[in-house]
Amino acid sequence: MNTNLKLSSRDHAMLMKTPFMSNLSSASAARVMAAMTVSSLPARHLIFRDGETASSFFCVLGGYVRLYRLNREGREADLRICGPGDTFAECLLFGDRRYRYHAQTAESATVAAFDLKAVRALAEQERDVAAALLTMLSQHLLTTLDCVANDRLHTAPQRVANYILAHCPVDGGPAAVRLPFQKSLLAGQLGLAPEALSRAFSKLREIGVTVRGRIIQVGDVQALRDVLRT
Amino acid sequence: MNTNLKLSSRDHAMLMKTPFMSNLSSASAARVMAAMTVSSLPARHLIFRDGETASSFFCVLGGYVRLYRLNREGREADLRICGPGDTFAECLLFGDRRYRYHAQTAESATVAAFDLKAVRALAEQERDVAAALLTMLSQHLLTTLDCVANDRLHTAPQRVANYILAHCPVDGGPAAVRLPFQKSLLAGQLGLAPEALSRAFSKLREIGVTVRGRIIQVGDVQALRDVLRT
DNA sequence: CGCGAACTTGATGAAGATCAACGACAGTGG
DNA sequence: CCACTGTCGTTGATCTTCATCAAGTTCGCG
Repeated sequence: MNTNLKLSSRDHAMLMKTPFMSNLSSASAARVMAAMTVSSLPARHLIFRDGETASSFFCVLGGYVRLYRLNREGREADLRICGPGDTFAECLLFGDRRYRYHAQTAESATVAAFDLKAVRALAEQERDVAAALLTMLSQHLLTTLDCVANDRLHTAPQRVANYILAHCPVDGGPAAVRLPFQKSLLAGQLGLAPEALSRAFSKLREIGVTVRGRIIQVGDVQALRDVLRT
Repeated sequence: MNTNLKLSSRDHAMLMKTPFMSNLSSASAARVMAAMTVSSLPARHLIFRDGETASSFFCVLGGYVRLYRLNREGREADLRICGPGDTFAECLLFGDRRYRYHAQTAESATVAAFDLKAVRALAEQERDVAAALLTMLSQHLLTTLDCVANDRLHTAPQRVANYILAHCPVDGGPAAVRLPFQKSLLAGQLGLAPEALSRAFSKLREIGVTVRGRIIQVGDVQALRDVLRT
């Protein structure tokens, strides 16, 4: 682990684009950053464990972080994949004192850690900090509800179609999406085993979706949308 | 629908026990209540629809409300069952302007509706309102994450065991739990079809769980806990 | 007592997890 | 430049779990 007090300009730019930081006044932003450290972590690095006492919440500046929980048998289930700009464990600012899942870098990643106590104190003082947190938590809650709904009402090909559509720039006709990470990560994010994701892609081939490596080519976006109606 | 400007003392007491209201100063509480109306709704009453423009968020004072989303084919999936004290659609205070799911009373229910704009304005002024909302959203987010984890890691009997344990006063030995609502509602909350819930209960009978009506008798709570290890 | 809704039980099918084998590919070291 | 190796992804076979459909049965209530 490599902790820098001095941010790279790239990391600094990413930090400022974060939903959390971008809505703060410059004064508040400075105070938040004083309670923050940035780390460069190798791939597969465990950031914290389920049940550990929490001291920080986090924001991803680069790379991807996997949040997951374990079965008693040791089977893992992903709860969320966090990419650049995403915040995690922020629900611990108010309420619980323990992490509720494991967090591990998927690939090498850059992560900002914010001291919980300091930011909590700041949120109680500064309206804009509280407002930024409220917006973030609301957004996060909606995303998580979408996840539950997706799990409960969609089949594997539908979940994949959903994902592609959400990451597709175009409304109709042909399009292409580049996966930002390995397929096994995507499988976890969608609540599927890697094999199931693979089979879902094969099924979508019938309606003009071709996959080579991380590139997904879609012949007709409207056809994908129709998959959700089946 | 029956809207009262005057609260029954029973409803008033419940309102004050709400996680949202109970953390407010009396001044803030009064201002929040000025932006609130309370309704008594019959069973199966649709409170709002998925996609409707949102004007209020809600707090259940009595009875149960079901939040669910529809498939394109019309199949329903429950996202959450809200009981007395639970708040819903509060994530719309910041961010989206549209409801993201349907809300329907399960049985006859009493529900408080808070004007979104008014409470948003209040949250920007009053620290204690913002703090109460932050606590509520954090808690709600954790619960929803638990739901995802439960869906992804546990089988039907394990989900039921989990539910019983969470509602069981005792740590070991025999215990009893009374379901606060119909089994079909519990099935939805656990992401199961009613038949699957029924079968899960039969399977738990092997380890000393007996069900009669809404009463669940547990022979040995520790045995239930062991189900989660299987 | 009788009616309807809720619940249970059985039979069947679909979806996806798991296990195993194989192919593609990148990086490594000769 | 080429085998060697390990990771990732695909494909096939099988098994588990659960949804669905179809009867029954029980329960609550007028």
